Amino acid sequence: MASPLSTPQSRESMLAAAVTVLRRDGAAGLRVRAVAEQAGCSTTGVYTHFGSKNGLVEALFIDGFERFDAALAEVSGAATSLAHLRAVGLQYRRWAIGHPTHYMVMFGGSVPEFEPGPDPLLRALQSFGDLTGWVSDAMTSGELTNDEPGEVAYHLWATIHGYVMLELAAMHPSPDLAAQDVYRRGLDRVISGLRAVRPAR
Amino acid sequence: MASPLSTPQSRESMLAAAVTVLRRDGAAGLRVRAVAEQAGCSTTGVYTHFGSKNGLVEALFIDGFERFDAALAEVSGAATSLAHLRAVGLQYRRWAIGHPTHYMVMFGGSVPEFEPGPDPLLRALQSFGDLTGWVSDAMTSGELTNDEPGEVAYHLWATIHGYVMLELAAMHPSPDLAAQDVYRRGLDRVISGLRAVRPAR
DNA sequence: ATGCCGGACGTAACTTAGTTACGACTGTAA
DNA sequence: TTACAGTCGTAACTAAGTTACGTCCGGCAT
Repeated sequence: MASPLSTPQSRESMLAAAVTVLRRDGAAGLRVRAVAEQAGCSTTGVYTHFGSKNGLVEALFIDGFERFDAALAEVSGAATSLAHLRAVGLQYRRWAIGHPTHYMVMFGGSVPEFEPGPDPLLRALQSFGDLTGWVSDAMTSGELTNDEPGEVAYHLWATIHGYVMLELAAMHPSPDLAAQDVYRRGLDRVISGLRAVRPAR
Repeated sequence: MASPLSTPQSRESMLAAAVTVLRRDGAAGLRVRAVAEQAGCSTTGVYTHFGSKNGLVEALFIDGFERFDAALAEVSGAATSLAHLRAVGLQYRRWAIGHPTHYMVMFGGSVPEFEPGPDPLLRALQSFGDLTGWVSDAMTSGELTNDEPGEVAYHLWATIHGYVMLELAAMHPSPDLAAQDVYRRGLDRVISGLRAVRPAR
């Protein structure tokens, strides 16, 4: 042919195309053909770089955690460790609600047949490690009750994640307008619960 | 033909077949053809009763909440309202972990393109209403801090749901064996946080 | 310089799975 | 008895993940 078949597609540009499609059409619209078209190549191009749709989703999974970490790392300027933790909690929801399709790929099993392999899962838990550090700081400063930081961080994560997932599943008893306020108060509840001295059971 | 084409399939028996397939093959294996084969009819049988795969999943969604409610309603014999609430929390996880595929259909968006309509969502929130009642009881008895019961119930639900979803997503930093213990302590944490008097912010 | 080789890519086809057009059968009611 | 409504099967249509196969390109040894 006269013209080159196409410009060589880097893995990154193809991943960017996948992100575009995911944002535009959601997890259900994330088709190999759509990604290929967005990237300006044919379907086999996707397969040479990612092996399968699963590989593509795995790349989106990891990419999501990197963007997510970056968003949480943007939080700064809080006066205390606890205030920082609270600000991170607010930023968490902001990112998740702002990127619902990406969040659901990361946490929700929204792509059929997709299950992250061990490496992507480790990447996910790495984000959790940052949270543990911030919890640890708040314990050191005496703002949170001394306890096993990993388990307390997991408790915080689970609570926040639960709020976000219920909201993304549209399971909200009150009007949507109030979701942010309900979340804010929930964040206060879980944090203050960790400040109080827990009864000996 | 000599024999009748097939025995008439009731909607219920077909739903039961769908539950069997969902349990056996997971959400990804929930194919109209598989359900039809399990029910002993052809694919069109599914369509006459459910209209579409979406209708079938919607039926599974509602069916899940009914089973789920029944499981929670089995909890009894607790000495106090708070003990009952805690027992319900344990039963919640037991059911979810015991029926992960069904739970994910109800909450996780595990079936592509499926979004519950208004009616199924109302059915889901009905389960939430029971929880609100139990929380209310524990406030009346003075075991939980007086507060808006709906919002406190939502907080409990979100926390529990978050733990369960993280576990179902295999996002657990510690070995699986400990998941139940971590959950138990998490339940203690959230409940005791609701017992303590929260600082005025 | 020339020919070989591996990676990247496109075309076209294969396969699976949701869906539907069409016709046949059953039981009920007028 | 006949018309009708509901149920069901056969076979086909369509969308989407995947792959067989051939081509092109750039680097490298001879």
